[in-house]
Amino acid sequence: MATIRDVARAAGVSIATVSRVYADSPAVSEESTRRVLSAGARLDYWPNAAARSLTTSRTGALGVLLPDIHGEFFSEVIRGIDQAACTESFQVIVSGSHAHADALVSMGRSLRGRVDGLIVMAPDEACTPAIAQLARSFPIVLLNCSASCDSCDSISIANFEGAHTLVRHLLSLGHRRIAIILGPAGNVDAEDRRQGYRAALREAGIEPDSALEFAGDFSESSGYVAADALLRHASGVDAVFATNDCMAIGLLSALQDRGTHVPTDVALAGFDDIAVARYLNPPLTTVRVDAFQLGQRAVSLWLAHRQDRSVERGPVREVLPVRLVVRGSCGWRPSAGVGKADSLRERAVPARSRAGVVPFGAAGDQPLSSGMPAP
Amino acid sequence: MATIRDVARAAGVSIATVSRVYADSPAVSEESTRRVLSAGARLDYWPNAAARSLTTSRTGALGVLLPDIHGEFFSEVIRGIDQAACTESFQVIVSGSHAHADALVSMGRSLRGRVDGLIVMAPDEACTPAIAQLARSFPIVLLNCSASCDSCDSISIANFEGAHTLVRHLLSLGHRRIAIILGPAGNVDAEDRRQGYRAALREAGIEPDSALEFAGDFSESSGYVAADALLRHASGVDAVFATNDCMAIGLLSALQDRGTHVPTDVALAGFDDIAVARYLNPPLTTVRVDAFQLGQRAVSLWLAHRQDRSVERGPVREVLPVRLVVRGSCGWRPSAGVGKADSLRERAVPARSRAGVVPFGAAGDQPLSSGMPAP
DNA sequence: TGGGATGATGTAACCGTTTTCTCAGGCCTT
DNA sequence: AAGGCCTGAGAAAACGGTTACATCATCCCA
Repeated sequence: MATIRDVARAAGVSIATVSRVYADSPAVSEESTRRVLSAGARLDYWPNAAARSLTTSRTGALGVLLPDIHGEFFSEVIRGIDQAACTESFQVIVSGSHAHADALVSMGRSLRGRVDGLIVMAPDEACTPAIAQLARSFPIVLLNCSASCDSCDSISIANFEGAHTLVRHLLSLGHRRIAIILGPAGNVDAEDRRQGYRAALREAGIEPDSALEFAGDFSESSGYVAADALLRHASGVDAVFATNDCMAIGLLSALQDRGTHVPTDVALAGFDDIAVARYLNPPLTTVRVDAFQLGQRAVSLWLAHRQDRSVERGPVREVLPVRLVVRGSCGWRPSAGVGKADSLRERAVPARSRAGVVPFGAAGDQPLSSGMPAP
Repeated sequence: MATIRDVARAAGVSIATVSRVYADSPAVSEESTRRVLSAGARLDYWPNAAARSLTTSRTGALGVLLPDIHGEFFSEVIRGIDQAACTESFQVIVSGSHAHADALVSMGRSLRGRVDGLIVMAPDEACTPAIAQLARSFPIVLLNCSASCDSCDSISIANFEGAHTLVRHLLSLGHRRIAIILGPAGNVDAEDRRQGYRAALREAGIEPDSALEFAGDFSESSGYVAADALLRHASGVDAVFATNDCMAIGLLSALQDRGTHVPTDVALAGFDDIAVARYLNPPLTTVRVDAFQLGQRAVSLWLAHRQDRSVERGPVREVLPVRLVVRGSCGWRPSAGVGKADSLRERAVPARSRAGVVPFGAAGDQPLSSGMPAP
């Protein structure tokens, strides 16, 4: 592999000149530039990234630490990050499966000199100290983290508002005894959604009943299992809010296995709006989270952060709005008569589906929060 | 940030000793090791990756170049790669959206000194020269590429066999006039699937009819659009093979919009077995591709390649087996009476679903190819 | 007791860049 | 014509590690 010296020799200039040409520095004559580029092309030369970042102490790369890159939610987050990073000529180093704090710290460590900063997603509260540790070495943006470190910007999902709006919608349809399938203990998303659920009930004059709160862990099978407890303990349940779509799917299957019909016997709603949701039978009412945008915004935040690192200011905390997506599983029906073809068209033409997902300008069509940085 | 010199000073040793301790070199006394590690911990030191890779000319990172990281297929590939790389202590640098050859080359360039090698996925034939160019700088494993470069190992999907088996299955159900929705022009997966389709027809004594081959581009909307042409041009079609699941979904929606019932009016099958497939109504018969394993195997191949780089040998070409997944959309029904609960349980319990996907030991349950390296 | 083997450690060159000086030469000003 | 100022280019010092080689005890055995 050709080095800067080979090119300098071939072009009859010094290495400094070659360096300047490849760094787009000014003050290189046209003649020199031409000769350097031609020699470089001939030798298939390109500056070595490691050497470059050693002197500049910039790497042009961004690390992404995720708990587990399973499922489409993460894939969309990564896509958003990659897209945003790419337009700023940043490379993305992804690493999944950082369930526990130790892995987080050791990963951050081995990224020293390899990235300029980190986007960290660790929804488990137990990771808070690990994140504080990492923040001493890197500028970090927290993605959907429980931790709120003073030196980190963060972006998260409007979990509370989403759950709150969803439950209010269920209430508006006349449901009173509304159960919830919880997420994993210690997961901040899950907890916020529960709080939104409770708040909506209280506002409707209903005291939350812990007997209606069933365990779950965001997996499809935990939703399936919850059905038994649900049917056994609380026969009078009108509606169920599964705190994510996977569990809603498991629950739906279990209910159908047991001859319970959705939505006539019991209404069902989820959270996330994964791709499958609209294809279920009945299609699932849920809350849409724009994972792609979440990733994009995280990068924007990070770029902004590093720009004005000198400027003294508190951490920026951004909340990504979500929106209610009303479909058949909660028993809602349009008052005006609408043909079957319309609802099917939503599924068929991607370009139109975004607008069509919330049918007929239903109440949930507005963003739930502004998406602006909060103090 | 502390450097090796800071630690050496604090521990009262030379930088060589510190280096040796962090590189797990032998021949460092216990006493020195203890003092170095303690000083290192106190100063929060960790070797700088850029500096290290500059001297060793190893980076401990693996680049992954993908055409577009949209959808769950890619997310699974990345997960497989990350998982396999992680167990070998390799970092993964992902980059998506390399639709055209130029982007591929310039990306590879900027990865100089940043990765030890590349896993490249570029199903478009036009990228072949770009790949050859990259292969001069890096050890590369090709993922599902049309290009077959002499110095690259490659792994791909058994597209031909999958399509062949699927179409044979359709034939065995009595379908004779079987249409196909093609993929994008120049896409090697799409082309191989078409060849498998044609071969199966010929073996059954049916001459492939180009009037039954409809354009498509792997997108849901192109499947939707294909329905019109299909219904107009070829009223006597028994069955349709959409060369991926997305198009099958679009097609299914369009057919339902037009009052055509699947599978009674026309049978339908896809390819890929994306997560949505089993939740469609009717559930989609398709060919399962294990994207996770595809990613894992690519890394294994790459690791093996770099181990015996000195050894002279031809390129390894591995083909990942696929398998037929029979569901309701092609009109197949079990001869024995089976209750509804069974088919629903497949959907509900993930742990069982793998075994349950091919119901009742149907013909397609065996792998279609051995997965061993071919000469 | 001397000398070679052994084992722990230190010295210094090197990896491939960037960047700060320094310098030469040409041009403008006075 | 002399001095000051630009402009382009080169020399050399980092950057933070690794590692070949040198050094120096120590120990063992002849």
